[in-house]
Amino acid sequence: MRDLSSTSFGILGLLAVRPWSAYELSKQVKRSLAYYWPRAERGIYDEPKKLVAHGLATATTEANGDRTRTVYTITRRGRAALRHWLREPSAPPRFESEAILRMTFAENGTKDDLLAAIRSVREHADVLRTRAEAIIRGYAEGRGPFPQRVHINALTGKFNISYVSMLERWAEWAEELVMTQWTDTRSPEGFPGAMALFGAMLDELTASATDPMSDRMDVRR
Amino acid sequence: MRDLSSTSFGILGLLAVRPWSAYELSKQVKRSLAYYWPRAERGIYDEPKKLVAHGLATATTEANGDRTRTVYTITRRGRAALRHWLREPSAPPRFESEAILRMTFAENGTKDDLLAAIRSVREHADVLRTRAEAIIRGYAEGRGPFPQRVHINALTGKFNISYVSMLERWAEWAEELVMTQWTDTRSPEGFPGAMALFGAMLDELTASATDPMSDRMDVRR
DNA sequence: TGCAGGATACTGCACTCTGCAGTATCCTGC
DNA sequence: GCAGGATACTGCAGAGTGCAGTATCCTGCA
Repeated sequence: MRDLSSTSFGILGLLAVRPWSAYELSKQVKRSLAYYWPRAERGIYDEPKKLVAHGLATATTEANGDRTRTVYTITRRGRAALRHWLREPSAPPRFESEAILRMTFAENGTKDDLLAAIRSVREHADVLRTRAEAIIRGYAEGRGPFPQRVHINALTGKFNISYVSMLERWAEWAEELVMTQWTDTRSPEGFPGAMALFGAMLDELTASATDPMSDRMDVRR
Repeated sequence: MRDLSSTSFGILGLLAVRPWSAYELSKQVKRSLAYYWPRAERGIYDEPKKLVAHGLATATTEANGDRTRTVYTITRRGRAALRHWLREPSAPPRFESEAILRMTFAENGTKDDLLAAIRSVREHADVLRTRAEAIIRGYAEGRGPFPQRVHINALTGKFNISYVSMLERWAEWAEELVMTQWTDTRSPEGFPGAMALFGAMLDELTASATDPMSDRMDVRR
């Protein structure tokens, strides 16, 4: 049982919603879980097999002409294992961005290199926003798949928007700042406003820590 | 040269700032890069060796009693390779959170399981906030290490705050919502406000897309 | 009727990275 | 004199990725 990963339980969670084939699972992971649990298609194909080996799912092979497809269904033991997993503590969140890594070493490159890195963050966020918007629009108009899960999707949907908006806002801010105020990447003289910014950030940090209202997340912004 | 990863170039970027030992590098990665390029200590020890093998760094072994430490220094070829890497396109950002994955399958568990997952996100964000605050305070008060990099650190520092604040705000919002409005995890009847939330999210999305001012990132707030 | 192109349905392989355990020395304070 | 934390690493099993490769099925169009 110890060779089941969080990814395995993610797949098990999808199987708790309905039966899926591995191909469908890989698409569904990309469509919905990818915002906070991104996994390559390749890995998804191995997971249901592990679940079957542990008795948490069963596989049924359907003939479709010369081609077969294997559909996986959760078992009673699978539901129990999922319930148990939900009680366990979670590893901390993790974010990675090659573009921001490159930005960190911008002093070794040109202003254009830096702007390209910042823009790539925004472009990626825009793609995610478009996808999220389509799904949220569907639910808002009552056309969402899995209407029985709408209460949970409201929480994850809100997270997805928060995440994407954060990336967009930061990237817009950084792009404009670099475009209008930076003359040189090499030294702080190329951007004289830097120290003032640290002061403002500190104010921001202490303000949100002491004044709870400034930090509230409204439904509308 | 193709067996150098982005992590290798991240280490090379640090070596462009000053020489470090592998131990120091692993601490520095945790202290500063971890917000957007988290890597296990284990891996950091292998990277400078690869850089030396490619002629991008040199190693000097210092005796310190019975124990030796190896200090790595960037070479001219190393600086050229870093410059070249900065011009390359970046992989998209990536976020993962086991807690939010668990939240996605909350229908299979209790309200307490769900609240624990949401709280763990906030607790992690609080730890990150405290660390970021110390570093930002240092720079704001002119005590930061690497004052020659203050202009770049303003950009990364602002990102770190945005990221941490996003996690905190979302987690606070979700925690309060679940605590005060959810009665049951199993079905949408346990949270009647779900559909209204989707409507609000859609408004939010279209508002920020059409009204550029609502999306600006102020220095304060 | 034929054929292109996209969707479906996977597998093999090399490689990166992680987490854990293990080894050992140095230094500071009590 | 000794505990405990910091310094300084290495080995290994396993998770996950990215790419290439192999096929079949289905739809639209010429």
